[in-house]
Amino acid sequence: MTINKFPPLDPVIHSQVRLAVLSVLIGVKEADFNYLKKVTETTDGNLSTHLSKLEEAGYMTIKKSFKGKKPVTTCSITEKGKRAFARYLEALKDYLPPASNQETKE
Amino acid sequence: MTINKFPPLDPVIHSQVRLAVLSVLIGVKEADFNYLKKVTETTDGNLSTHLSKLEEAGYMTIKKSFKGKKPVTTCSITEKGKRAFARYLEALKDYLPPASNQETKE
DNA sequence: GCAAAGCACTTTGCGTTACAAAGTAATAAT
DNA sequence: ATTATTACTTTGTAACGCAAAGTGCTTTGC
Repeated sequence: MTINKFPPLDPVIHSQVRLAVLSVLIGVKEADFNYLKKVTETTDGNLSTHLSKLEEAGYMTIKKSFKGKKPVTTCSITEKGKRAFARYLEALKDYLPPASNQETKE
Repeated sequence: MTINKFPPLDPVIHSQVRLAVLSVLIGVKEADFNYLKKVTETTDGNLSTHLSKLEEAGYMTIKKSFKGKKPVTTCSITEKGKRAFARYLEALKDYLPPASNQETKE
């Protein structure tokens, strides 16, 4: 019988906040800091560090600009980020419940 | 348009090793330490602490017995663990864009 | 028969991470 | 002019993940 293999889950993605951020960014062209803060329901500080981590990994770009006179931080996922996210989803599938199997493993 | 909501992901489950362990235990009546070590590809010490954490959360029971003269640690998921895992999977769905699920490969 | 090696784990130590409180710098309001 | 608000970043710390080291028993070798 086949033994379940559990491929590694990219640690940069396997975090609740960063997973949520990428999940948003996958579906839109870009999203700003405050929008991401709202949907992830996290604090400024926490989000800031998570975004930096995603940027450092090359999964996301952070663009700083001004909306009127207020600074705006805009994020978009990169191609590398899209590929990493897709790979993460593929790997994650192997962690979802297997077909029913009642035998004892030893 | 509806804004994606990201429900909390049970932190006891949202860890690569513990997710793998529960994924195994969901499908079998019980599994012993060495089997879990093999499939999760982790070290003894690491697995030991993760199993304790799952036990403390009441998601799993750890039974100690002897096979001949060697100690065996046998794990099984509890009803509470099954419910928590099901809830985790439900929550996780909101993080996975449906588009990427339906993607046809190649 | 007694040290050495192996097995089955647990405990310890420590670098990394996640989080929010505090800090910074600007504009806006009173 | 002072205080508040916006938009973040930096810092401090508690919790976490990981593997090296430790524990206790068994088996093997000489």
